Amino acid sequence: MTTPPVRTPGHTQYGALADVLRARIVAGEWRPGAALPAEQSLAAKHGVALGTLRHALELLSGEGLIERSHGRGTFVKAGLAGAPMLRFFRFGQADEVPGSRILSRQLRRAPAGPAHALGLAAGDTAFQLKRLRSFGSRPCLVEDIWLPLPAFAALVEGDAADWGDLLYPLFAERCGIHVHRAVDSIGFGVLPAAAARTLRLDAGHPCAVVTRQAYDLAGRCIEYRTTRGDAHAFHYTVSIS
Amino acid sequence: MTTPPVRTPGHTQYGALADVLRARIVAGEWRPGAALPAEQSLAAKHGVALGTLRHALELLSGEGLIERSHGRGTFVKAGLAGAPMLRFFRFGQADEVPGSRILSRQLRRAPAGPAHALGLAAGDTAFQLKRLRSFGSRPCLVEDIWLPLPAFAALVEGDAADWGDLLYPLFAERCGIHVHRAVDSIGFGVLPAAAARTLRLDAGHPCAVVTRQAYDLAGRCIEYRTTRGDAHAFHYTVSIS
DNA sequence: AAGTGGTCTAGACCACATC
DNA sequence: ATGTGGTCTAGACCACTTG
Repeated sequence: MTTPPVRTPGHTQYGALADVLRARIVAGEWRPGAALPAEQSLAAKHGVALGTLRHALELLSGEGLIERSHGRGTFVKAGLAGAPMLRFFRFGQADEVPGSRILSRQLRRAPAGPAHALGLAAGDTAFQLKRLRSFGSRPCLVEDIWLPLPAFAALVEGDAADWGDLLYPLFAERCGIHVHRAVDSIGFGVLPAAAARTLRLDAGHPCAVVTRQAYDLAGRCIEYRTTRGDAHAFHYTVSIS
Repeated sequence: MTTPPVRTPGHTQYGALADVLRARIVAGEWRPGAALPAEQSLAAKHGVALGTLRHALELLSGEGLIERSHGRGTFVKAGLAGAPMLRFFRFGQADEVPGSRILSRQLRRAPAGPAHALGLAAGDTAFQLKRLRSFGSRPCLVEDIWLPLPAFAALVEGDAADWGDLLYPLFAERCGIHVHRAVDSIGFGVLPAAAARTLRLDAGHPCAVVTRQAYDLAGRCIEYRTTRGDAHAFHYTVSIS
């Protein structure tokens, strides 16, 4: 039995090229926000036609790994920034970023949910953050956030007053961690007593529960967050086709 | 002032080509499920290179208007079929199609919500359907469905017992109407007394409310549906990037 | 075997952004 | 002016599906 011919069926040059480039991006060869080499250069370096190289980049672009900009270049995607939690709620103030107040910060043994999501061993210590989000004087959402160590060690100490209202830009600046993708699970429940007090609602009040797992470019889970808000303020729209 | 040159900046050949083909598809020149002419044929007929024609078809494919299949051809998308309402609930039986029972059928003046969505004038008559979906003997969801006339006239009379458990295939067979796209709005509320009785829950029990507007290929709204189910059975996952 | 969509090439030229 | 990505062409060849 002789070795089969060079071209492997089912595998394409642009697919293989995309695999190579994806690995280099995930490995951090180019930082988030940085520019990749020009098409001509990459194509020449890999010995393929321009069209093939472009096809590979279009794959990565579709995966959300890179962004292409006519006349400027091709860039590694910088990561999520905004306050996408509010996508799920309507508190009347559209597009406005709610205020953020850190209620508590501590190192604790992570319970099963966050531990499993973050890939921690049973009994491992993680960094827990409780946070209240408000519009003006009106409390809206309570968040229970778990972050792995030592990646987020830079946030354990120091004043939290200058953190600002958005966490993801903070993660990028202080810890060099870029949130690239997140998965939100929506459910329904009732407010525990403590959360109810914080939100100035009755214990047992119906609430929407959004559990988020956020991932970096390499696919590592770097945040486990549970957000609760008044069920009556919950609203979300899905388009299907 | 002379006429500017032929090539309009900002407009591309493949974009214009896609516009032409989209219009022909939406106009029904090829029925849902039918095949378009071959690439070579279309490219020749429009006087463009193969790559340009392919680029146009990729646009339409991305819009969900057509489906391409290697070796078989390019087809107008057939439309939604399944029971996608269950995406939002977990009643234990995964991937199973729930049973359907028509609770009532009548011609009525449409209230503001459905009338506005369906593009009816105030006071116009529409076709209202109430429907219960169950797993075995366990009632799970109640649906309040509004359909425009005369498009759905074929469903007003006759026995509803042979309709089966899925409405969209019925719409296609009996009325020639294909659901191509739908938008679901999710909120939380409490069960009205009648719905609570039907679901064998207490009046005032918390429920998830999903309001759907479904559209055909041409973008006409052809269904306005409100679905209610036990809030504790609600569960949905969103991926963001 | 015939017909379809998918891959790959090589090169010319265009449009956009920046210096 | 220069460098970037985007468009378009023309053609060869490959891979999948069907009769």
